[in-house]
Amino acid sequence: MYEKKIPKDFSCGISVLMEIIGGKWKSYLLFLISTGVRRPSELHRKVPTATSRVLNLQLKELEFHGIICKEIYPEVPPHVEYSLTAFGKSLMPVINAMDAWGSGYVGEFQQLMRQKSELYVVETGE
Amino acid sequence: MYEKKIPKDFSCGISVLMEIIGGKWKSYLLFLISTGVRRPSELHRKVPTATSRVLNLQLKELEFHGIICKEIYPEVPPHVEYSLTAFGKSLMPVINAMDAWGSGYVGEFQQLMRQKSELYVVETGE
DNA sequence: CCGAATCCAGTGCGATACTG
DNA sequence: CAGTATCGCACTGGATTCGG
Repeated sequence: MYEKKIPKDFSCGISVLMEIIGGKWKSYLLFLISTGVRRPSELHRKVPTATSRVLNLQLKELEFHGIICKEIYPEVPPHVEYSLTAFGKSLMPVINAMDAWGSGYVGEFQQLMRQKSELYVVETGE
Repeated sequence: MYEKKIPKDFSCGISVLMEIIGGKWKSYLLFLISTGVRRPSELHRKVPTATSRVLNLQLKELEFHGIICKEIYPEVPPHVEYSLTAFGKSLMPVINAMDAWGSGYVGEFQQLMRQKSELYVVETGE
C-alpha cells in the first residue's frame, strides 16, 4: 500500500499536495480532526457513507505523511485518538482556502452538472 | 466521459475543487496556461510524459468546468489557443497557495518516501 | 497540427466478514 | 471499540490507431 510502483510526476507542488490529501475522504477527515473530532468511531459517525476500513486506510496514510498523529490508549475497551501534528496545522490554511473556494462554487457546480448532462450523458448509469 | 455514475460526496468544498482540478495534469496545465502557454503543441512540449490524448481530455474537462476557454482559428494548419476564463482566474490564488505549500514540502516528501520505502516497499517496480 | 475511437492496465475504494 | 483480509467493480489515464 505504501509503495509507489509508477514514478509520480512532481513537476509542480500541487502533485505533492495531492499525494497527501488526494484521497476521497482525507480532506474531510482533516477538517473534522481540526475541529476536534478525534476518535475513530466519532469520525465514522460523521462520515457514515465510508466504511471503517476505508477511513482507517486514509487515516493511516495521513499519519504516514506526518499530517496527523495517532495515540493509542491501551485500555479496555480500546481507545484511539487522532490529532493534527504541527506539520498538519501548517496545512490547514491551504485546506481552508481550498474548501472556501469549493464551497462558494458548489451550487453553480451542481447546476452545471445537471445542465450539461442533458447534452452529454450517454449512459445514465446501470 | 462527462457522466458520473457514482454519486460523489460534496460534504466539503474540497471535493468540488478536486472534481475540477483532480486530474493528473490539470493543475499543471492550469499553471502553464496561466503563464502564457496557450497552444496544444506547446503544452505537449512542456508535458512530454503525457500523451496528447490525455492532455486533450484534461483540457476538455477544464473547459467543461468553465475554467479555461478554447479558441479555434479555422486556418490551415489548424490553430488552437487556450486561455483562462475570469472564473479560472479566481481559482489561481488557491492553486498558487497549494503549489507553494507543496513546493515547500517536496524535498522532505521525497526523503520521507525513500526512508519509509525501506520499511514498506515490496516491489520496487519491476 | 489537432482531435477522436478503441483497447487495456493499475488503482482506489466499497461490501462483507472476521479477530482482539 | 478498533483494526484487518479478501473480493470485486468502476474510473483514470496510458498506447495505439485513424480522420480532418
